[in-house]
Amino acid sequence: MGRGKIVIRRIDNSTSRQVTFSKRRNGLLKKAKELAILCDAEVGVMIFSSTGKFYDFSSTSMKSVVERYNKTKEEQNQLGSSTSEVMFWQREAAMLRQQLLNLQESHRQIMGEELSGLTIKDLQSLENQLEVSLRGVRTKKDRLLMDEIQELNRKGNLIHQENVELYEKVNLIRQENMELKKKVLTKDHQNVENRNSVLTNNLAIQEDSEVPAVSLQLSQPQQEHHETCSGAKK
Amino acid sequence: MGRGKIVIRRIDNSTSRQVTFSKRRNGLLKKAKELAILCDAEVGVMIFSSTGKFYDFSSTSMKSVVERYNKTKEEQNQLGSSTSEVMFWQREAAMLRQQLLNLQESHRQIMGEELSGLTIKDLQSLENQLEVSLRGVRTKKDRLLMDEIQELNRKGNLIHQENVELYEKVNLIRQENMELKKKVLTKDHQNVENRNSVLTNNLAIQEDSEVPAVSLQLSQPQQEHHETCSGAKK
DNA sequence: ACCTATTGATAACC
DNA sequence: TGGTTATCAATAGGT
Repeated sequence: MGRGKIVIRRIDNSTSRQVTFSKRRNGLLKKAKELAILCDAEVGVMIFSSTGKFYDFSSTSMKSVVERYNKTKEEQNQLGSSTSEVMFWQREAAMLRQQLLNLQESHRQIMGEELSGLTIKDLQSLENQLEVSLRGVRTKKDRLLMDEIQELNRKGNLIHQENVELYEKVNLIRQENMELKKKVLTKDHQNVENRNSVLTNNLAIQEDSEVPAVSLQLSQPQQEHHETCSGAKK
Repeated sequence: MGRGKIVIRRIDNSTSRQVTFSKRRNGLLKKAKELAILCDAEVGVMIFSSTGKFYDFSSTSMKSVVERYNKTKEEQNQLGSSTSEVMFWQREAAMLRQQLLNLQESHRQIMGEELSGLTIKDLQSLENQLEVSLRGVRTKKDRLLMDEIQELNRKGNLIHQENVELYEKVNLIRQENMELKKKVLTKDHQNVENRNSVLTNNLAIQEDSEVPAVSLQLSQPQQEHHETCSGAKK
């Protein structure tokens, strides 16, 4: 697969040998990866270049591959003569691996991925299961949403209550202020008749215009804070 | 590189996965061999199929490759871990158990069983996944049902055709019979003029009344037989 | 490292 | 599993 055909024989020219090595090495590793993914296989590739550099690929971990390789070689030699503890763990691992494979298969089916081997009856019960699950999930989700709405309402009411109280407090303070202002004016009038207090005037204007704004600003940040809480639960 | 492009993703259909495995495995081993020869490299390839079968290639010997690999790894970290075999299997079992637990949890969630720890967002994506799965399963089921209906129609038509032919045959035989009857009557008349043959008369009556019934009885049991077959496929 | 003509690998089908 | 063929992917040779 190139500009010309080549015979499979050691490439004499060292430069082109190195170039070919680099290209084909990548090709081999890519193919190994593809094989592992496409066919769900455990693959390990180890390559030492003629200059001694090392390259490898493994679908799981090279350690796991090598150990598995050693195990198959062992099995060929000593047919189940190893110590009982090793045997125990080997059996344990084999059992777990089998369980894992079983679960993975049914998981894939539930995810609607691998339905090729199923009959109509299988598909029907799968469909029923999915419907049950879907109902369960939707019920749970709806309940959570309702809870959240209720909680928001509760907090909203609390904040509203707080607002009302604050508004009353503001009214009280404003009245107090106005009385104080009157007294000050009276005093000013008495003591320094030709001067109006600029400071007192400004304060009074500020209070009048800010009272409604305060109640809005108090309720808004509270809601935002609550939403952040629910977001953080993720 | 085939009749169509494919994405590198686990092949769902187990048969084509196995076929692809077989072909690509050979391809990989061939390429490994070529790389070793062309570029004078030491190459080792180990492949475990998803069913656990083992395939390998090594330019020298796998033992040599693994030892060289171990040497390079030792050089990288003098931490000659994994002293005992038992340790390895214990770790293997622990890893598998963890994988199993993870999968079991997500499986339970998908089955709508254990939704307590989930947020609204989690539930939403679970719901979406279930909807996708459900659609997939239903599509597959519908396709199977349609196929079965088509097959039933095909067989029905065949049987109908057979019935028509049988009916024609019955007509032919009936005509033949009637002619024979006539001849017999003529002979009877010639030889024993004063006796009517009761037997021949009965036969003629039976044939006349049964011809339509035969065609009905033939078509009904055939269809039932087919349904029994398809039922056994499940 | 990048570019293509060409070969090689392989997906789909029997 | 093995064979065929249309296509796609890898790569040999060149810049």
